[in-house]
Amino acid sequence: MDFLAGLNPSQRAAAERTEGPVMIVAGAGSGKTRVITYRVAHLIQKGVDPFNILVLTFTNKAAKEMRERIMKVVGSEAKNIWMGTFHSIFARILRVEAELIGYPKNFTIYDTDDTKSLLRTILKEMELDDKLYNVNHVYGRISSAKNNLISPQEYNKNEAILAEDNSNGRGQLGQIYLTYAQRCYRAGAMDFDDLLFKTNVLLNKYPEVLYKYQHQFKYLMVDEYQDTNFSQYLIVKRLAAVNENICVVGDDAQSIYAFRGANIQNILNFQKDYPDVKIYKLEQNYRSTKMIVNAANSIIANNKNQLEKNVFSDNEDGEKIKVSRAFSDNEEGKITAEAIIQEKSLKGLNYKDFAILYRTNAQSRSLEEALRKLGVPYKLYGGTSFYQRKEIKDLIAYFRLTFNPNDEEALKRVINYPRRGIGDTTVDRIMVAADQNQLRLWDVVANAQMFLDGRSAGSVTNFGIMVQGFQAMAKTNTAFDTAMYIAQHSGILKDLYEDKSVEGLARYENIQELLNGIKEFSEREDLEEKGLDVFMQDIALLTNDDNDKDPNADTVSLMTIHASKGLEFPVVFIVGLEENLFPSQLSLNSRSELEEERRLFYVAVTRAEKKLHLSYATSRYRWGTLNNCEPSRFLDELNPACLDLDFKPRSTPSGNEDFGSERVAWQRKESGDTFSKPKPKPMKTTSILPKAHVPTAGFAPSDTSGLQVGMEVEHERFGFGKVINLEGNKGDIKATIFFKELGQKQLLLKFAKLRIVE
DNA sequence: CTCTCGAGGATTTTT
DNA sequence: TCCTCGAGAG
Repeated sequence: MDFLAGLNPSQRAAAERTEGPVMIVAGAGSGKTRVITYRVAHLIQKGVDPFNILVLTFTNKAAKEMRERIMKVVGSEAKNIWMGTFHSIFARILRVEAELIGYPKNFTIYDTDDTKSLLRTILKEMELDDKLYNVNHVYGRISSAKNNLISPQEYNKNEAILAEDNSNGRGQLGQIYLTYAQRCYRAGAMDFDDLLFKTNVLLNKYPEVLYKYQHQFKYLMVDEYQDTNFSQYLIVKRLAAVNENICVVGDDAQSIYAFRGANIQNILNFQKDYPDVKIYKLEQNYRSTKMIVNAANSIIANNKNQLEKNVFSDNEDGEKIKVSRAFSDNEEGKITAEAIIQEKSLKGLNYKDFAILYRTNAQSRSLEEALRKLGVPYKLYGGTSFYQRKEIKDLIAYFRLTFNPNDEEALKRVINYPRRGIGDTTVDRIMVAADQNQLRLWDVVANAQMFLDGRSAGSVTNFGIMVQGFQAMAKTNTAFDTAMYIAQHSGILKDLYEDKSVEGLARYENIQELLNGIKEFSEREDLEEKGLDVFMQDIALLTNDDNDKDPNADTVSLMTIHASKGLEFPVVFIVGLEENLFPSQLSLNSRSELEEERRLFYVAVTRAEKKLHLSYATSRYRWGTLNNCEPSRFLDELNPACLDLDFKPRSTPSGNEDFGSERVAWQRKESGDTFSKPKPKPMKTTSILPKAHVPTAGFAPSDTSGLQVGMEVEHERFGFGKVINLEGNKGDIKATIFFKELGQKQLLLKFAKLRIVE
């Protein structure tokens, strides 16, 4: 079968060139994923064992999608390909090799919260000013050291670095880094950057390990190569050194992660590393209209540092780009929501054909409000993921502690949650005792009588015994049984159950959902190992798209531009095109940062297939106060021939002076009530279920004491549904209701506000 | 040790 | 505006 026939000549050439170094420079929308997919499929058809293929991506989602697409071509063999994010692949390898470098196999992965919390503890211990030593700054500094493979020892010997820190008055950074690294090591924990850093250490220090993986991964592919940092670059380079069957795919114009250490030079310099590289350029954009591609080209032309290419489209010309001006962020939300409703009915589109993109997560609020008000269903991507919710992290901390009792962040998190009488003073004493005796926190906890007195010794001892009980349980039971046991015996389930607030109920539901997920895992038939430890392995690396229950739901997508990379939508709205917001204020200090913002804008524009809307507001709430805003410079950079302004162009270069004409434009949009009316109070965003059900006017809960199976009910948030089961005693009845929008849910009648539909 | 209240700081982007 | 942290009372 010749599946390669579906590719254009340059795509096909790139897919067929399987041997030797290859670089594919793929413009936006040029079928990059398609090429990688077919390239891998082609390898497998040629007889290459999938186990010998390593494909590295930047998001779980990209890996998942690619695997599914490859599976469609070559079948279930695709499951055996080593494919995943840098972090997850090398975490997997480190699990096997960890003991060589002094870590336990079941090392913990510290996420950003854990890292910051540990840094705060260290800063406090060192009695440093947490304004000067701002946690985010400290973290950034350590992170970039690691991404450049500078160890704490090297950091403290490097004159240039020390001089820089000193001149900023932060002479203690080296010491902080050192202590931080020691604490992580003591806790058997690696942070995100460590997963790459330690992989480098491993490959560097153990030639036999390097040899093993060099020969295992005969074919390497790296997606989004422009986003690799030095640490990633070096891993790839080392692994590829024997066979040099390395193919990198990327687009320098879409490099948007320099802020976290990505080095655009990696792609610009690929030719230098592999002089006999074959370079393929994919320049035809299949995604967007000519109008959109032209507009995108006009933006990126303003950047100086880039690989030469000429992205073009053979698609229809398409509509002009609509540019709207609003008076406020709320007004912008309203204009956007109205435009969606109008365009949906005009063109017969679905909600899921629309996406709203913004620079910062904080902008979602006004948009959500407007969408909710007009009853437009939407889904919020990004933001806090399921696994970052407090209640989930709490329960997971117990799991972590069970498999790695040295995990100090987990220990500190749950030692007194739920309340068991172990307060800060006692925790401080434990930490002091550990330091004085060169022990780990857990050693002190497990031998509390030796270090603490009286009452606190008793409660700490009990806590230790409880955790040991969990460990025993975990040895012989499935993931689900262990998890359930821990949820119950830790007291978390009870604690949340007793919280009768709406948020409390949601938290309880979230825990249930996690347990359900673990249950599914326990019942998987394709796995040999089904312990909770296996489930836990890369949970810290999961993001929310993993938790997308209903990917086909007909909803508008809301996300940051960063999160939108790799996606496409028929209609895209980019909002908040204002100076100091987009481009971000923090990017205005250097040319390179500004260029990154511009690439970000380029990424945003190229998400659109058919129609693009841009908007800005002339005033916006930030930190609770109203600020005046100027339109973004990026608007001026767009080819004016592509634009359709819904207001008169500015008469003065930077003018907000022409307030009068704005008013005219604004009133024309029949929104004259926005300023005179009191601001609608924001609906309490539980943010658990962003999906909006707009309750029937005059919604009031009914008396549900006479509720029967089969009755139709309405819930304020969940919408309409049918009662399919009732169980429990009077006053404590649990109803199973099948909601049209959300499927089956269990609700306790004494809390749920239900209206019985006559 | 736990809970409540008030002040003050936070917002760039993510594995 | 919303969340976190510290102070102070019970």
